[in-house]
Amino acid sequence: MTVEERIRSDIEARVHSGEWLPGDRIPFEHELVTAYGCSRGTVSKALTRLARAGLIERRRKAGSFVADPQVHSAVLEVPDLAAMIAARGEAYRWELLERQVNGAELLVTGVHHAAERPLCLETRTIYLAAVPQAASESFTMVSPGGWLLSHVPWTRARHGIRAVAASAEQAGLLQMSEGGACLTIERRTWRVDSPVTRVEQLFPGDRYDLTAEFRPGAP
Amino acid sequence: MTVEERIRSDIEARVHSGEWLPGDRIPFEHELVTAYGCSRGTVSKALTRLARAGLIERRRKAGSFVADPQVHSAVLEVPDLAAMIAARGEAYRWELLERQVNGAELLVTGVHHAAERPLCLETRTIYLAAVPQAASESFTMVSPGGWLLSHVPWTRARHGIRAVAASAEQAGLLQMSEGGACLTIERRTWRVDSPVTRVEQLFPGDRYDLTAEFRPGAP
DNA sequence: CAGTGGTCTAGACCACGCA
DNA sequence: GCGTGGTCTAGACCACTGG
Repeated sequence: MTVEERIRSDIEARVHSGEWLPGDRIPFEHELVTAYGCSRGTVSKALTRLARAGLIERRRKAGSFVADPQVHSAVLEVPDLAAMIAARGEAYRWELLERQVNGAELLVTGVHHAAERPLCLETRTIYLAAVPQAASESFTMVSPGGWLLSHVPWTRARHGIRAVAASAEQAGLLQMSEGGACLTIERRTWRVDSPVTRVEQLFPGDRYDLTAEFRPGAP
Repeated sequence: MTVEERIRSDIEARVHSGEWLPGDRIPFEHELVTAYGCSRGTVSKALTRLARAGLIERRRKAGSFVADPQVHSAVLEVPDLAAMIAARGEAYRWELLERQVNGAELLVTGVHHAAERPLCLETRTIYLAAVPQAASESFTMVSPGGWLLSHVPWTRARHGIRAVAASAEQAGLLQMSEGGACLTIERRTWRVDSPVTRVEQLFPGDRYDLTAEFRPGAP
């Protein structure tokens, strides 16, 4: 185990055990340098990674602190937002903004609301070759995600997750400030080899963040 | 913009534009050192971060390469595996392995099967303080995830995603080889401030792309 | 076995923000 | 002001692995 890993796992252990609570200050970098007998670069790398993972928060002059638990949202990963918002005990509403057929593609745009606040701007393409029955759905009352989930089995999905700045139009729809950070999830779904749907979901970053940490190869 | 950020964004741009395709080798560290006129530490930090993000793959002696797009299964992210497997048209089965009450905690272990193959080993703690009615559920027929989703509203969830090696016991339950790479998802859920459940789901790494196996006429 | 990435060192300068 | 974290440098040794 490398020095950096030891530093990280020691701090993680103290936080997860509750020995260090949210808001507590953890040792300064130079104190960890002394404690582990390593260079500041190594301590810095360890703390930087913990901060990026959301476990700690770093403030100049003040030090590093155990972060408050983030409001991570499992909602972001779930195809059917309606079901998940309902499971949270919040009122769910789907607002259709646009629906148009473009050749073999059905384009649907709308906003998912939770507790009467816009939660997610969705831009979706449904490929009518794979889902012809979608052409007769208005999607005024039911969101395309929920409808697809119950009508079309899929065999393959691919995700992309990015952070982007909200455009003026997007910001207006999500009741947030223009240029504000958004989390966007792109999901493409196939049935066998024919594309079923492609959706881009845009979430206001100040209320929802997805900081699941991928640690390839970590113990 | 820092030097490290410039290096990262330049590489990201080349990959996303298609100029560098999956499998292509990107410049060696020492070449980037020359190109950006910075130290190797800075280049290394940038590449390390890109590798952790999954954009590139680094191999000793060979260099760094644009990674193949990861095919994440949406299934892995979803609280209710049963619903998602069913939506894929696969037979779903929950197999309860263990159920025991430990003070105020109910511990449940079991395996999710899809098409009669083990897909996911689940180890769950349900906190009876928040969910007392769980004490009278046997979880022999219904998986705790599905039951909780329909019985307990949650307000906060936190995810951790890691790659781990399967222990002998885990490997046996998942019908894979010991030490094989697994994807593990840890999800903790709260209702307001009281913990509702904590679950660890372990997926065989060679099956996390399992969507491919469900393609009937796969090439 | 030569060259790569993995890790680490012991410095340095800077910007920020609390005192 | 002054100590913190943010970033960077110019080295170093090592383990691994492809040629």
